[in-house]
Amino acid sequence: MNKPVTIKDIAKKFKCSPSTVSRALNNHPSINEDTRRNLQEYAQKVGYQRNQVSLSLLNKKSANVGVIVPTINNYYESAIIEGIDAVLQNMGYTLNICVTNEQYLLEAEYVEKLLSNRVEGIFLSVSQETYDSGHYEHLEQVVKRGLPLIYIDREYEGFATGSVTIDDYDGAFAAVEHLIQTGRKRIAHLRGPNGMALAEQRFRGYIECLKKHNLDIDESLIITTNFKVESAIEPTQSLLDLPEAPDAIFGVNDQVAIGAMKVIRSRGLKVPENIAIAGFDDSPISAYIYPSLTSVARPGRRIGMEAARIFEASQKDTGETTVTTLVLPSELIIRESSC
Amino acid sequence: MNKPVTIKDIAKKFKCSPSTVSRALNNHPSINEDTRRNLQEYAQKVGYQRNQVSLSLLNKKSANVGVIVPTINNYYESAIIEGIDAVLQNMGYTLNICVTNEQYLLEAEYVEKLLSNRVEGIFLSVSQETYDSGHYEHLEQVVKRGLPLIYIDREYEGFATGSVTIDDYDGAFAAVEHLIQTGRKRIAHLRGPNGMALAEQRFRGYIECLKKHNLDIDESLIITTNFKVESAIEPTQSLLDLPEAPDAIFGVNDQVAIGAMKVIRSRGLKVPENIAIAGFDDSPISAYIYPSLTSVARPGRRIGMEAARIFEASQKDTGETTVTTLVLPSELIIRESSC
DNA sequence: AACAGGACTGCAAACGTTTGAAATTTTTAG
DNA sequence: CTAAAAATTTCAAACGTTTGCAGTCCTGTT
Repeated sequence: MNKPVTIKDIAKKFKCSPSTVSRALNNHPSINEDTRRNLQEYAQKVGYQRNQVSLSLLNKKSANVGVIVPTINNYYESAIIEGIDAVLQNMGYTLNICVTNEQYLLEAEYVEKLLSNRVEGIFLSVSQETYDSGHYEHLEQVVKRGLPLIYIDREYEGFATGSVTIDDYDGAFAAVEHLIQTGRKRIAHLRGPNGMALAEQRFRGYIECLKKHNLDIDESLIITTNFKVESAIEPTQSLLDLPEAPDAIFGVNDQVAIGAMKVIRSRGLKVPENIAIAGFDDSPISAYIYPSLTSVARPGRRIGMEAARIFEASQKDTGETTVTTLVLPSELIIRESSC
Repeated sequence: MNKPVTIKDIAKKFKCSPSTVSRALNNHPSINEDTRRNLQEYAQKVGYQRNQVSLSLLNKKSANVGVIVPTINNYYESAIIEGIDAVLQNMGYTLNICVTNEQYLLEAEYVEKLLSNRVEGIFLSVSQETYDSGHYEHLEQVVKRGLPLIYIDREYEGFATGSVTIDDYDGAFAAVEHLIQTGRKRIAHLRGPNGMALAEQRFRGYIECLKKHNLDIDESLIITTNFKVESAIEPTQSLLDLPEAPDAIFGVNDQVAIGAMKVIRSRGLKVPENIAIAGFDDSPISAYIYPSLTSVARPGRRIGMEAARIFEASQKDTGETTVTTLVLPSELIIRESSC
């Protein structure tokens, strides 16, 4: 209920002008020592708090940045956010978080809202539906405003000030190559949804690695899942029912790999003796399940930090618009499930 | 670089006053049909975007709420945030996320910043250091401003408009009772840091349950950890080295329980045959590790949603300041590690 | 005594929008 | 054709802060 104290209130109390109060509180040199002390003490006493909103209006700077992600309740995404925060927090920026749930409409709405809030930059992980829809006008707007638009993890080739991703292709390639090097010959892939960039790249990594090692590509060993544990159950069962079952499974992520592992073990088969497993994400789970899961690690926190640094840089060099594209290496973490 | 188009710009172009433009864009009834259509079309064409900052200044409403949490990169916390977002997003609010890393100083700073940003409410999970320091002036400020302050998960008895927590005592009690009912008699507790509310309550639940069932409280079976997997390693080893080892271990959270499980298995002992294990959090891990982990589930998403609803309610009834305190039930999920 | 200079303070405009009241234009009725 | 009514538009203030410029007052110098 208490209206916040304003500079004007203080000025009235002291029978001086708002300018004087403002300068006093900002330690402007041309203010009398006594005046300044008195005003500062009084402001302190009544709990004066500078109104950032009016300042934002005046300076056309809000000290806010937008972060738009498909989901937040997930180790990898939240690590990215934490990384962004770690860098930007001591530069005084506040993070405006928007969760799209993979919906294009929400993504577009959020961009509007953030622009309307006059954020100074937008970090975006493109939602699946946006890829599907092919609509990118909302992103074009951001760039037209001259605002930094930085893709985190899920990028789009256009409108960017920068992007920080990892090489999904490489990561998948490494995982599959590892399975081959440990002697597996019939390697199945529980892949992600069609059309999704990340899923396609991992799929490509899988395919190319098989080709490189002159292994047959058997369509019956490639089944689509939706990243969730349950979506791996049925596919894995059909894999095991094949006349010639696979001797290894590469899951598009850890959840799927874990789902596969569950089915395998429930059939009395052993991991990795009968079938080796590898996943993707190195989620905290993977080190602790039994057998522990070989997985490709994605440096979420670092992605966030690097993205924030690109933003930081974009604030400095006014003028040039350089596009910084960073592809961070993924790292294959070898554990029990593939040895 | 492109300066955003303002209402004034449009007014100049159309040789009319800003008022007219404003009303046209807001579909004010007293605007001529043609004028309105023309203005709206033009605004659309040049990509006019209402400046929310100036509106905030005018209305003293920012459509922002602050969310202050100790950490975000964690299943439970991010579920809470997701819950808040789910409710507030279609009311048009933007979440300003602040991560304190359990530091009192950051927490206080963030409160200042959010107040300065004129958020309309603050959701807070109190940081550990703040409990330790005993400083709550920053929270007092929030309430003095007449802003809703809603505790999520970690509360403090004071200054609140509301709080949504779970009953840690109850959850711990239920877990320990379950262990007792399955025949265990020497139940160890890997507890959390001293002084931390959540840790203390779980500890109390453990103690009281033992008392209720007339079991001895053996100080040597109670060891402090810091929630991390590694912090459970050494304590578990010393538990196993006791002349009379425990037949069950209740971990303050899943991480600790998993750490304990690792040590036990590495010694060739079996879970749950030799030693039963129970954790707390029902993190996504717990269902998938082997053996799967008995754990107390905390409804993170629901906490967030309920908190958001309390905020929503506080916006409606102007006047009365009722304090809504909600304690959500935790739920014991029984899995293999304790059967 | 006059004046330069320094020390301090106030004025007014600006940021972009909304809104009650006043002013203008158009329409209607007599 | 005029006056009143209706329709439409403009004025001006407000939100809280900063800042270049102008103003005031005092001190010291010649």
